[in-house]
Amino acid sequence: MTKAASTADQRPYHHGDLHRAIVGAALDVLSESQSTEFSLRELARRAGVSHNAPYKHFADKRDLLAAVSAAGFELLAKKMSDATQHLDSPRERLAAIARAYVCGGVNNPALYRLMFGGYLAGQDNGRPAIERNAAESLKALLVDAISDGALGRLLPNTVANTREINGAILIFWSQMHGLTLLLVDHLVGPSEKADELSESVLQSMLDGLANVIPAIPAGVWVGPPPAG
Amino acid sequence: MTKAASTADQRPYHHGDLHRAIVGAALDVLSESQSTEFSLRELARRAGVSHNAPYKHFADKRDLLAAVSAAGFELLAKKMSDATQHLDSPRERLAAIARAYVCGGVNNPALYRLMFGGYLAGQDNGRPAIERNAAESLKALLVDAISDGALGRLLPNTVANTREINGAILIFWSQMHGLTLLLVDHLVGPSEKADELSESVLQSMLDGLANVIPAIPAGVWVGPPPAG
DNA sequence: GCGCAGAAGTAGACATTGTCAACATTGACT
DNA sequence: AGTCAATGTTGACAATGTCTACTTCTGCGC
Repeated sequence: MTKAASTADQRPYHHGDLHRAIVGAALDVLSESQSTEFSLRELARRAGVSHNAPYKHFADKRDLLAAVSAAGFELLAKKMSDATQHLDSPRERLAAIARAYVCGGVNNPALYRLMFGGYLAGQDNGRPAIERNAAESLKALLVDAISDGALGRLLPNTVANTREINGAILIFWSQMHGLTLLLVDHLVGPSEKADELSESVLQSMLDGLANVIPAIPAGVWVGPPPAG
Repeated sequence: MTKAASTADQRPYHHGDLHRAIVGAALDVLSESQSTEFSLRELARRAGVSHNAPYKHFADKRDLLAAVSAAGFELLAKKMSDATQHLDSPRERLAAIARAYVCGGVNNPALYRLMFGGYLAGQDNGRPAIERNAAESLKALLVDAISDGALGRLLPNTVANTREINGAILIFWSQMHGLTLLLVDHLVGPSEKADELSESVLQSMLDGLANVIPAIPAGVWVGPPPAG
């Protein structure tokens, strides 16, 4: 059957955009099964290609997972930026970020775990650049909101303020991250109240931070690790 | 070779305590490889036993992983209770708990991820009882410290105070949990400063909580999910 | 137009893994 | 001694990640 299978609907030899298709399939499977333990072959099947085709686009399963994780980061970053776009109040923006972060995790735990669960957290190669970028843009949103006064007073994004801003971000981020994962793991719940919870936790955090921004130790970085 | 292999040093047919041996081997492999993707067969090899022997003690790989996770929880609970044992000041106890929690995670990320990364977070069966118990005893330590005045004022563990106490615990726990995982995933660092960081974050959290304890929404549970 | 290099996809093979079923060995209780 | 259940062993099977060799197409220079 070299060229005449049946009709014109037969799949062409070349897929067109297998890379995207595979990542998409992976996102689907991840959402459905909520497990990182799907097989490359399954994705290939879903994309309607042979079990080895993905290897033309990804070196490893690890590589594929990294791409999926990156896609997840981009999704999250977009969701957060969309949520803050039309909000003026820095406080509102911060709340929106928190909601997006927490709900994003609760709605797709497996993806979230893949993203943050450091499938390749080993320091041998570090996270792929896309992940770092998404994390950076996440951080940038926070910096904006905070410097604009989300903590109750303006905190311009200057060198003199870096430690303070980083301290605030550290508090905020780890608080939301922790809340998300506790919800995801059912150690706090019910997860339907995710946004209520994030709001109330944020509230108390802001009230607290308004009084005392932690002095984080020198040499601490917040966000993707510095180069090197 | 029914009974005379060489000398008396030959391994007896029955291992004696394979269950423990397998879990121990798993903990070892987990610490060494920092990956949850080891094989049952590898554990059997390490224990010097045939590849199927573990199935007499664990139904699945899942089951084995659950046992390992439970062991991790017990380890953590013990570490925390040891750390707080000889401390009078509730503030000190809280700090010790925070340190133990964060450092425990940083020192063995893979185990921590297994424990909290919900290998079996699906609501089909829930976490095994041992895990729930460990989480409970963790929570109990927090309740003690808080009711003893870790937040700057006594907060007796009465029904009237439950919501407030739960709110404080939620803040504390998610904060520490998030900090730990950000450290583990290298989104904050360096991890050598884990205890400094936990101390400074705790400090600001306490200062904040002293002012405002969040009003968590009604119906929210903190800790292992209520029965049902 | 055309032919060719290389990208994209396929087919087959291999070691490893989780798991099942059938069999062997052993200690404990009667 | 004799039986039984617990514990271990061996062998088999399908699925998976990944390697190598082969095929089919696409784009590019001529």
